[in-house]
Amino acid sequence: MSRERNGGTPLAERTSAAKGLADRLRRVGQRVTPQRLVILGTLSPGAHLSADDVFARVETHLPGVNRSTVYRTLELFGDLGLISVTDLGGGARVFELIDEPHHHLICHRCGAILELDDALVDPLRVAIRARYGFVPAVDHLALFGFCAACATATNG
Amino acid sequence: MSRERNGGTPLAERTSAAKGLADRLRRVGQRVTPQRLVILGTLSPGAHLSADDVFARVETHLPGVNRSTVYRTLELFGDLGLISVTDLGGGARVFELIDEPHHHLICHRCGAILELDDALVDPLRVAIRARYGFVPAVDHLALFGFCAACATATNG
DNA sequence: CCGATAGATGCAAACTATCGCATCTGCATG
DNA sequence: CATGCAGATGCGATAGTTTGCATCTATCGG
Ligand SMILES: [Zn+2]
Ligand SMILES: [Zn+2]
Ligand SMILES: [Zn+2]
Ligand SMILES: [Zn+2]
Repeated sequence: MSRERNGGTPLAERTSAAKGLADRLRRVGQRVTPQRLVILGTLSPGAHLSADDVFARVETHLPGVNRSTVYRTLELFGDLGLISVTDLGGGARVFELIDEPHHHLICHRCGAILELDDALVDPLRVAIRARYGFVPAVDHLALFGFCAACATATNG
Repeated sequence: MSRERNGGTPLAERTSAAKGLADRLRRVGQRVTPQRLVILGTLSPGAHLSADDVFARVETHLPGVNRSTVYRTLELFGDLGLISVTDLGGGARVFELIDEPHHHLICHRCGAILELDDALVDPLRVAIRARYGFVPAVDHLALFGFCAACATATNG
């Protein structure tokens, strides 16, 4: 193992995704740790993972990692805008690497989940920015309500 | 107390708000219980109450009521569209009786909370309904992002 | 008004998430 | 490469939320 120390670059950092994260963390004054790199590695765009899902996957690569670290790191990544954090009503919040924004409509009555086109959401983003100077990070919205079927069933 | 049974109308139901709720519950096939009436009574438009706030208030009127009942009832009311359920990032979700919709913008970096005019949100509501037939219940949105000050600080 | 029953509540345990503090480590400095 | 320290992690405690099950009750039919 003494030959592994190739020029100071940490082991886990030698993939493009990890390299990108490492740079990004350093740029905002955050430290690069093995835990953070592995936790990021378990996330991907399009996958809704719970904190426990992430913990389970991370544990196989980094035995001994702690749940608190997973939670704290996921919160950090959320604050940095790297991942979305969403309550889809399934008991635990889900985390997802941000790529193209996408959103969900969830029926209060039957639980159906539809996908919502970001094109409908973008005007809101723009309007908020124009009116308040606030830059919203709406990459993965979950809106509750009633699907077409349940809406008519409820009223009639 | 034997003279209290006035025509089968339960004790707690003799206020206009409670009467309205009782009717509404029966209309959707839900039972009317003292717990539900008192829990609704603790909520009001404009007040952000946590589940624990609600529990504390309910307990003074109904000693012995259980936390689970409060949680289950709040979820029921949320599903029925009576109250909004929102994660403002403060640790516990907040519940509020629905009246006029209002929304919040929350800064990831400094924690500032601005109010968001529903006029900016309404077009989204309308567009979703038009496109999907889905009737969204967006009465109390919480959108995270960066406030004007923090947005410039982060980029520059 | 009584009895039957679907469904609500109480209770305890499990699950989800956060926090304080001691220890460890990434990173800067010389 | 050694040293120092701010900050990250591990750990246990605590807060917040959900669930399974036994019991109780609102509601309905008689
Ligand atoms: Zn999604
Ligand atoms: Zn539905
Ligand atoms: Zn509010
Ligand atoms: Zn801010």
